[in-house]
Amino acid sequence: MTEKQEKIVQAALELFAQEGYHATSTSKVARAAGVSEGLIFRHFGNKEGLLAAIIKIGEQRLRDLYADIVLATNPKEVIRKALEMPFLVEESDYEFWNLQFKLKWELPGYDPSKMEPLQVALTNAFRKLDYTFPKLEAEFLIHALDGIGSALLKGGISDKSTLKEFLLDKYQV
Amino acid sequence: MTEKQEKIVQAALELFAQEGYHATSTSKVARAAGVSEGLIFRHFGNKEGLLAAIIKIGEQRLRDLYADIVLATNPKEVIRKALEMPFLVEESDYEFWNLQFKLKWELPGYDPSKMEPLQVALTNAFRKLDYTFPKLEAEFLIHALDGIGSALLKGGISDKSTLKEFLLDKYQV
Amino acid sequence: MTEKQEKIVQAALELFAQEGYHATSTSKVARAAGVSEGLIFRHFGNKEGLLAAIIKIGEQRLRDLYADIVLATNPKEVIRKALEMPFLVEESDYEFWNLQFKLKWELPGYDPSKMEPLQVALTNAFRKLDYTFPKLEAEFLIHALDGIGSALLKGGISDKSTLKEFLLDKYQV
Amino acid sequence: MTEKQEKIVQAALELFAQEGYHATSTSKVARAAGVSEGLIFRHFGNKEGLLAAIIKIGEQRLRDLYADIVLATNPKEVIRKALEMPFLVEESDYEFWNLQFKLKWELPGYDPSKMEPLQVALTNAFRKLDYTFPKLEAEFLIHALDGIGSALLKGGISDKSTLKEFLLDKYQV
DNA sequence: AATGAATGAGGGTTCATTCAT
DNA sequence: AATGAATGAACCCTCATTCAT
Repeated sequence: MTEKQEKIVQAALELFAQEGYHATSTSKVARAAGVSEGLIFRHFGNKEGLLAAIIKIGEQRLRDLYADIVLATNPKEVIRKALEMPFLVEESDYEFWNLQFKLKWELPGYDPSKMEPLQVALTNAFRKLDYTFPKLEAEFLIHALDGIGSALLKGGISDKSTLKEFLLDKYQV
Repeated sequence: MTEKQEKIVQAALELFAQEGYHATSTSKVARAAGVSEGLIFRHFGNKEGLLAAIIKIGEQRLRDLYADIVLATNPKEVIRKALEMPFLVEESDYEFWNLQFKLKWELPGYDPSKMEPLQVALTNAFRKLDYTFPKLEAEFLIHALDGIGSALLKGGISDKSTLKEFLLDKYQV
Repeated sequence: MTEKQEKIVQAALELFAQEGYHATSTSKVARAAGVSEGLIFRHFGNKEGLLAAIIKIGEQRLRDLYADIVLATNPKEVIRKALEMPFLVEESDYEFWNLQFKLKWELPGYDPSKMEPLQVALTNAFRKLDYTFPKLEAEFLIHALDGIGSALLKGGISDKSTLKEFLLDKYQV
Repeated sequence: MTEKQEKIVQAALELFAQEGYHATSTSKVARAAGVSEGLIFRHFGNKEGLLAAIIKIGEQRLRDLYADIVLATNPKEVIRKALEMPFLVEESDYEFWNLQFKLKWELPGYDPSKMEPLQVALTNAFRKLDYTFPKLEAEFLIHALDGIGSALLKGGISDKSTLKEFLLDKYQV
């Protein structure tokens, strides 16, 4: 990626996150990136291509977040890390993740089981800890984490650390 | 609301739900409603006014859903009803709720503590049942339900009834 | 056709004729027609639709020109009228016919045997006059008329009436 | 002309012939020629310069076609060769000539009496053969040949050799 | 000579909105 | 209340052209 390509992606990321994909015009992206509008199309083909590039980045970042969890050996550690995940995201990254959640609703056919590796890891962890329904426990937890992440980004959680501690305690990890 | 007004709202509801607010043009709404485009503006002022009307309906429907929960006296019943709520939504209504979730992300400054009555009711229920941190339990559960509702709408939950039974069992209600 | 629709078609006709279809922008058409650019698309769908409307007019005008020839009973009259046809076109209509010739080359798959009724009429006329190869005579004449029309429009014929008299004399009609 | 220059001209020739000058972008030409877009401008200045180069080639080719006719001594031979000319063009060259006809209509102020040498030769031939109006005969024949060539390129002539024989017979050459 | 990133103007088209009827 | 013609701004995108390398 050249320097200008990076700038375009960065600007698009911010604008798509703030206003949504459809509500953001390519001309606004170009202006924000300090670049001619045509360049967007030279590098990404069309607006959707730019979006695709951004989504790819998002998927990579998600995989990075998971990696640490999935690779843990101790079942309690797996669960603890999963619980901590939403709280580890720095506020400077909220915009980025906000976009990912936005896109999940704005795009048709998005989010096809990206969570699966996490699902598997959590199921195994719950099984090792002799939970009666490890698969369902994992499923529930993932949904809960999704809801928490969502609320975090929308500013619906005032006391983050208290909630986190409560969760770690609740799951005894 | 006159008959044509209803038709407009209904058409907008469907289209906004399917394609998103920004991606839906007023002309498409008019066509789907079998109405002239100008009429939309006569009745709702502008496109945002039409959206506002739809949001209002959504809020009313949400209150209706809550009412049954909030008014319950038995704490276990409160929790049970809360847990059942996402699963009670009929598939024919998915489109409607899909739109509500969509809007939460598409609009700036949306979702201002609509959940509060539910939060209060759940906190009280958990307190009556002697949970150590009733407020946090309520908060967690609400986020979890949000996540479950989200997954339900996106088709990410294959076996609804099993998950529901698991939850009722988990919370012993 | 409303008044503005007429204006659009008229302006497009002139511009397409002068500069060619591809070289004429819809904005130029709109400006020349004294109309907003959007109106073109409301009425004709897209630029090609506008072209189609113009082509339709051209085909009608061509049929009108033929009608007089085809309906003649006397074979000599048929041939005479065919020969006179290119010379009957008024100079104020040159622009219109210029466009028709232009389009024949600019558009793929244009001009599919529009000349057939004329071909039939001329063949019959030559047959009645005992020409040895009436069909080939007709074919040749049509091509010649096409070439003459083309030259007429491009300004390649200085003395129209002399050429016309020569032709009438040559075919003895 | 360097090898790359040739490639550009060749690619432009094909594309201009197939889709027209205005409808062909320089980027498409570059791609088809396997050359960077910038090189076109290095060599030909601008798009019009590329066109000019192509036109020049066309004019040379036309002169070549004429040469054989004009240099003939026997008047019958002149006429015969003129009549044969359109039929001598190989189908593999149709694309090239198609472009020439296209350009005649697409460009303003094109075709300034390129036919003159042929006109002179034919006039002389008809005069030698004691035609009453040799100049008009020549003019008519040239227009007819133009029409025939046009039809040939547009695929409007099914039986070429029959038409040719008919013409040779008609002019008794 | 040759590339390919970069540009700015303009392309066709869609949009939300207004207005006369 | 209801229509549909009409608008002008903005949309995404393509264009011919330039320039540093």
